[in-house]
Amino acid sequence: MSKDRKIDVVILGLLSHEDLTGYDIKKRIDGAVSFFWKGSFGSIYPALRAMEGSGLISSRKADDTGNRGKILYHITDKGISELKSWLDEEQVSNDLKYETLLKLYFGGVEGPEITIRNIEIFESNVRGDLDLLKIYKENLEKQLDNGDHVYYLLTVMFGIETYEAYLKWCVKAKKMLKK
Amino acid sequence: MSKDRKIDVVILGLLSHEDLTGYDIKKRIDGAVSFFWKGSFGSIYPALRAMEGSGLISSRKADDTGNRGKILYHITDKGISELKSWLDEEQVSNDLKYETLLKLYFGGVEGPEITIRNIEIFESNVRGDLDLLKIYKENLEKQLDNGDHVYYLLTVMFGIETYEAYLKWCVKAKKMLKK
DNA sequence: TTTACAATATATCAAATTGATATATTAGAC
DNA sequence: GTCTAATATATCAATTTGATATATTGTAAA
Repeated sequence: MSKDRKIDVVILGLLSHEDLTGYDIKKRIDGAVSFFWKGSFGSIYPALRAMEGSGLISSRKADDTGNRGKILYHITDKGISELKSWLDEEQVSNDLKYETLLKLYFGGVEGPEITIRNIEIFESNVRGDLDLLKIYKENLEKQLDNGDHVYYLLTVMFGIETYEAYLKWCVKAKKMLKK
Repeated sequence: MSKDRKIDVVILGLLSHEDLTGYDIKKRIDGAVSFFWKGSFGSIYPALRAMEGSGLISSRKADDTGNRGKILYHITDKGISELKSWLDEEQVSNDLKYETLLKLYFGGVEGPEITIRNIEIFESNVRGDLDLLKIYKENLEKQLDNGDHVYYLLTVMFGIETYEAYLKWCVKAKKMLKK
């Protein structure tokens, strides 16, 4: 049982590239990763302590620091195998909660005007995110010599493909509701 | 402070169409709704009690029942206004967690073979879901006289559009990883 | 007819997660 | 030299999940 804590593999994955503090991990998750995963301090810090306890990661005080209690985490061999065995598992759960679609599904309670407005809010958010994704894509394509960047690029391409599908749907949906 | 409990609006939305038991609500969520929202008994039953306490819904014992403790819930006027004010709110949070993309992002730890296999697992799941969505779509199009069905249809069309984008991406992604 | 199984129905719990808040340090701007 | 934003760790109540427990009801087969 127990391997319910998904944040563990996010942390292990990030630490497999470089040593990081809890704060660094949060920043990484809030960056490009945020398009397909999220995580809060309230889950990160307890997970770091637990994983150090079970030997998946180790910690040291950052030496560039004065009085600050900055703690750098490092993945252990045990952590690497844990990460690999998660990658090898066939079972995945993609957990999607679209509040936008929930509002759409119950749109009949208010009627088409409010629903159209809600679609337009979604559309405008998607446009903004899509611009961001395209910038990420350009930057990644410039430095494909780094072996990991193909994988990063593929997640960005996934985002672009789906966000463009969202926009196509927005046009159709508004059209349907207007007649 | 409160109103963090998103399950409330799901329940209110479902009850705005018909009276339901907690078990019925779970079944509805596990049906067509599951493509964009999820909910467990552990959140539904406590929410029902809380919302009855705050007057958003009322309950009665089902009269078709013998000894069984079947409880039917009904939305109140207060519940309807609560639902409408949520629909009116501009703020939405679409919370997407794709374990598939997480595995992809960290794919460099294992290499292209495992990653391609993981994409293929995703692809096959998506194909299955897409078939289901297309059946939903056909059924809904046959009975568009029901005013709510346009909204249901739009969520299904959203699913179809995005799932087809997923499949397009799968092809591209596998091609990129194979060379 | 009865027996057995699947579906119906409510309820609860530990563990995970969120989102907010608290506290303190440090780097850089002005 | 002072002030502010960013860095950094930590904790908490509330929410949610996923699992499990318990009991009833409908129905298919024996």
